[in-house]
Amino acid sequence: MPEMPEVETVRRTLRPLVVGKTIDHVDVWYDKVIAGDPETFKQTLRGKTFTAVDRYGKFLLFRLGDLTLVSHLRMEGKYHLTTWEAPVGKHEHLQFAFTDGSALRYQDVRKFGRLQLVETGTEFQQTGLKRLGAEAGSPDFSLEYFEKGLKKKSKKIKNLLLDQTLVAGLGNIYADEVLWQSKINPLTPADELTPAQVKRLYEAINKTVEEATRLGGTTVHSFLNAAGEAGHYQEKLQVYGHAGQACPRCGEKFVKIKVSGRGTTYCPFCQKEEK
DNA sequence: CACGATGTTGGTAT
DNA sequence: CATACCAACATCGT
Repeated sequence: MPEMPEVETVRRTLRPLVVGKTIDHVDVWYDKVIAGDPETFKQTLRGKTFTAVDRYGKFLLFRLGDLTLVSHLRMEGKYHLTTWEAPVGKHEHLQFAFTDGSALRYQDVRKFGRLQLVETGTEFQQTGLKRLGAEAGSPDFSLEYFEKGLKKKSKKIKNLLLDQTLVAGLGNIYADEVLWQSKINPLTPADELTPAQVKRLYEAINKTVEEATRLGGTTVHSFLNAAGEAGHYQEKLQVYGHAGQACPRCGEKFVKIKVSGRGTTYCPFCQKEEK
């Protein structure tokens, strides 16, 4: 489940593998991974060279000069470098075959991930990128911005953290972690958080994203970076995946509930409703 | 064997 | 507009 620290880790490991490489051709083995017409996608990319790999929130942005390839890994999308002729695995859906004989492949067990080709400069209008809020840990994500945004929303804080509109980058794992760290009940309406809670949550978000990125992300199911390596933040998780175990802070047992359909683990003692 | 849970975004409904 | 809900999928556990 690549959240922002995982996607950033992918970006860092991917960049040296693809920047400077020229596409000879693209093979698509599962059309639906392409948003738009797969034939156009293949034709347009022929002869193009990867110039950079950027990221915003959980979106990867492969730059090819005037073109930008927007890629979202969703649940289980992965990239790795191989060769044109390597046997095509069951879950490999596409490859960029480079002129030097190597190939970048996209693999996705769940087939939820998507790739979309857009003109560079339009990516923040045309794709899911346009609704994204400030990135966790970025200069745009100031305490003031966060406070003001929370005041305008009545939805449950857990849902708001997940919907990417106020703060981009958190998924289900980090959302549960930061709410536990800041002692906030996941069901609390965003506009009812106290100033002290807001400050704790803000600091927890920045600290967690920074540390998780530094440790190469979290591998709980299957996350691997573009070099095939697992992350290490799973060793730091205090809440996610710990339902039924004792809260390290107070000893109460963590419980797991559904919040708008999403599994949510929290401590019923430390994270009581209201302040 | 059938069914529910998993998790992210986007489309649709209210 | 804001919020809620479900679909898109494959795999695993009950």
